[in-house]
Amino acid sequence: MLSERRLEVLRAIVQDYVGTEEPVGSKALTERHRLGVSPATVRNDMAVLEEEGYIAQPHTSAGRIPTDKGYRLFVDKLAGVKPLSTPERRAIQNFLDGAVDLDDVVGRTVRLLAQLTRQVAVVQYPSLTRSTVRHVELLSLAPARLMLVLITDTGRVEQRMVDCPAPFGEQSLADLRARLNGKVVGRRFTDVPQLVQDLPESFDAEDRGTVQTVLATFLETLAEDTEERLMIGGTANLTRFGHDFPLTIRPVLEALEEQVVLLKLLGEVNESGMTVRIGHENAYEGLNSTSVVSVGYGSGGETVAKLGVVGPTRMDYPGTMGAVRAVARYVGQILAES
Amino acid sequence: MLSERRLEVLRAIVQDYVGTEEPVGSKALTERHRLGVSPATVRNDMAVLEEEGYIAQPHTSAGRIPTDKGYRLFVDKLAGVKPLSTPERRAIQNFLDGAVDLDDVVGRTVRLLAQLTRQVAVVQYPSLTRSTVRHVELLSLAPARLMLVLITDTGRVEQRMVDCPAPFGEQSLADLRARLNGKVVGRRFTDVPQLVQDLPESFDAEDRGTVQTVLATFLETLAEDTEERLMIGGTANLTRFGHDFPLTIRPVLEALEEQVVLLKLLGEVNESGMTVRIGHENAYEGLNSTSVVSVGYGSGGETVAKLGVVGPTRMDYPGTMGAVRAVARYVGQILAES
DNA sequence: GTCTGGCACTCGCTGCGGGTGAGTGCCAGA
DNA sequence: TCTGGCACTCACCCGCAGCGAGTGCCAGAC
Repeated sequence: MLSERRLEVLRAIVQDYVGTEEPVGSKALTERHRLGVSPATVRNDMAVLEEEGYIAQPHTSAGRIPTDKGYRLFVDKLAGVKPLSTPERRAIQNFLDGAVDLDDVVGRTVRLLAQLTRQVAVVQYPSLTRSTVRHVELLSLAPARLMLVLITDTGRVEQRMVDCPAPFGEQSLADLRARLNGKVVGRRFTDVPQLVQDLPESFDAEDRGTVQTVLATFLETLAEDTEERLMIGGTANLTRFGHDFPLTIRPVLEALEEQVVLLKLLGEVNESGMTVRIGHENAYEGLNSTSVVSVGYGSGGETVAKLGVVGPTRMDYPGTMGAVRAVARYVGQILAES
Repeated sequence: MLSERRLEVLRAIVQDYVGTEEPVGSKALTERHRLGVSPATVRNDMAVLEEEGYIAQPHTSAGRIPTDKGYRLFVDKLAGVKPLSTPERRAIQNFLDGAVDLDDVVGRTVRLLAQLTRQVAVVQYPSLTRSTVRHVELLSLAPARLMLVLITDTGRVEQRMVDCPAPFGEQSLADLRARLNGKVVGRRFTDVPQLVQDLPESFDAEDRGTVQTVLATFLETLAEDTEERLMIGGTANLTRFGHDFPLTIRPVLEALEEQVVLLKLLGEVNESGMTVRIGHENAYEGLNSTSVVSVGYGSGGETVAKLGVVGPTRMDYPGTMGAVRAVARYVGQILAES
């Protein structure tokens, strides 16, 4: 176990390095922080910290920089979450309150988060798995062609074409629409399959095939669309990354275009509380020199989706975590209201 | 007017510079191209080309690089559009044929274009102005709350909430739905306003307010949604930009996040044929060191939206133009089929 | 007139060498 | 256990010379 002062030294190193982007030496440390000891002592502490793997030197005679392990300790033990200032909070709320629909909420959130943290922001659309059905609409486009529109309580709308095995009358269509809605409106996606199970039986033989086709498409939409969508923003902030540019930034840009990677990234987030993945803790190789701060959001205690930011491991963790948490909270509120 | 050979020299310079990214000198030129003249002659030609502003030297004793004006001449007079190879065409078609809905078409297009050109791709969603109404659906969510769903012939679906001034019965709703659809289905957006003008008059006084509110929202949706959406991809290709990285790339990333800027960019595209904007020809300052190749696409001779790529001015114009044109053509086909 | 070969010149790039300074490790003493 | 001192390392910053690709100009050939 590291002594109190050594932890303090680590904290100072992290803070200075995050601020200056340059390896920090013992002398500079004692000058900028009131550690109450001499540079020589700090040097000894640094030697220990290096031995334990919390810091490293780029070259033999240079200052130290924190390792992933060092940041981990910093985040876990040394840093709190820095709450936002009141004006900042107010600004968030005002900005998000202006949103007109779900796309707009997500779009505003992503811009807000990117701006506050000066990093790349990733926001997941509210997941459908926890959602309930608000309405299902069926339209006849041609005698044997229907359009199915699903509307969820989170304001999302999904549509699918359905090619029917046989022509389907207006009357049957209205009938199916009414019965289907009667069964599923207000119910959770996960409960829907068993609720509609015996619906085809109550139709005439000639329509039964079509009803089954429609139901199949409907269930497929529910299932497929659990595949969540994302919005990202603030990629211009990647330019603040570091000196050795193209090499670091390229895999990050590639990762950001791979929705699958990002979803997996967010998917690993704890249900409760914030998750910080530092450097090599990220499963995806391209993100090995980045940290990801993410958190779930939702209304009324339930997590409906996640959001977060991606930035260099050398980031202001307390500030970033504060911004991420605050934004998640307000987005949850907005969703609850609408 | 420049002599034939001088044009040939310019073409050679552009081709070499695009290939090597390095200023090209007279000797290297004569070695790589069969110009039939000596380096000294080429030097004289280069002096003239420089005088006229088609090429420039970065330093006094270095090779020449094309200027924006030089690229312009190259594109206008010297370069054709390089058609894609048959396997490439087949690959495009196969890839796009797998799309299941509009989002998927646009998503695949953007990825395809980015991959083919190795540049940043921008694809605009099919515009609503040229679209026709396929169906309008009205749902009752609460006694005085409706949801309006608009479905277009391009497969787009838009929804809006409508808060009614007074409760609206199921019968009236069905009535409105039927009459509204009767009037607008198959019609162009631009024609809709006058078609529904006198609709409220045919309703009872008590419902008239609601009908007017619904129509207002409907027209608003048509108008607002002409505001087009975009999808971009291939941003990782920005890393191939050049040596002086962060400075060049940052404004480009910023521009790419500004939908407004991009829309304006594409908006300037000629109705017919391909547009190439080189360097400073781009109105937006951040894109001064990029070129934009864009073209409209659509089905049956009508342009419903635009797509293009953004890359360094030093790009392979014939190849890029070929890819952009080919992709636009196939997307048009896909849209026409569905 | 036009093209060519020759020649002197420019100037960015590379590599070498020394000086500087921040930073380190170690050690003896408080 | 902390501190001050000391020798050492090594990245970084010049300044300098040599190299070479490239240029402009000019006299002569076709």
